[in-house]
Amino acid sequence: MSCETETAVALRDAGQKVTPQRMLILSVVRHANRHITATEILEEVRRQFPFVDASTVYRTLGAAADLGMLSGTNMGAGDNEFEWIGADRHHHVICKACGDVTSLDVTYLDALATALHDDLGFHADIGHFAIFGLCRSCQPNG
Amino acid sequence: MSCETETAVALRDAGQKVTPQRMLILSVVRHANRHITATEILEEVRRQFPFVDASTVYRTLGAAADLGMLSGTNMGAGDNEFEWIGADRHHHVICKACGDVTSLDVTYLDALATALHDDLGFHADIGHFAIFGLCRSCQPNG
DNA sequence: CTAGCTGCAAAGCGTTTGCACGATG
DNA sequence: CATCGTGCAAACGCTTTGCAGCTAG
Repeated sequence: MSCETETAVALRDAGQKVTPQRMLILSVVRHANRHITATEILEEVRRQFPFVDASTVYRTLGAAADLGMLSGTNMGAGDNEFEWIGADRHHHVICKACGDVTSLDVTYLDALATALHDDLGFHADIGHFAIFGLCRSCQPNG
Repeated sequence: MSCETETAVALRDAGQKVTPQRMLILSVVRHANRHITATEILEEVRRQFPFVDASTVYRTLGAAADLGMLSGTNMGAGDNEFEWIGADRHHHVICKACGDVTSLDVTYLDALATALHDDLGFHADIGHFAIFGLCRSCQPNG
């Protein structure tokens, strides 16, 4: 089953209609393989179909997030960021000085999630996390 | 030395002027003892001095953040959130279903910070963190 | 007195909403 | 054929900026 078919089926199963716009929007997020802002999605979508409206993108992203097909975060910038759910979950370590982004394996946060669950009964939604700080090269002393 | 004097001195030291507006704005953040949004700050400030402008609040918050007097985050809502630096650092656990916010001791993330430092040489800026998920009461099965 | 902070007003940006048309199922 | 998604346009909320006047140092 191709990516596109999977997406279509997921929409159908959720009782939503499959439209070219939605397929395109979701395809962009899916194949970005990284966090991508709503604005970036809009630009990419318009590169292929210039008539697609921003409201359609936002509505589709919202709907897909509700369905759990993708997740939205806010990494500190103005825009909301979205990412396809599936495959390898990971986190991001972002240097505030040079802007370098490093991927971080989920295992780093597994212990935290477990502790939260055991202590508070809280089910942490650790789909992806953004951790800010200073990378090795940007630290004052080394 | 009172809170206000400390704040005034910090401003002076940074070569900035001490104005009633700034003192009030910073006082609001300081005594909130929690994350507080720019909009909340504006409302609180205006409760005392209705003529204070939003731009003054934003400019002051930006300047104070640059000075390291307070820190800004984005917890996922639209507004930026600010918090006085000092006192007890903590994190927030936020239920996506009921919106309940629980404070979390820093120790929960100490291990993570240590691992990041040892493995990547990355100095994580874990001033305060927002973790989203489902609280005990809002989970499907219990 | 001079630098820079303030209020005002307007613009900017991302996002949301109302509406009538058009496509999907 | 009925529903729901779409484009359009306008509105919205938060934030930023230009400007003239005022205030702190």
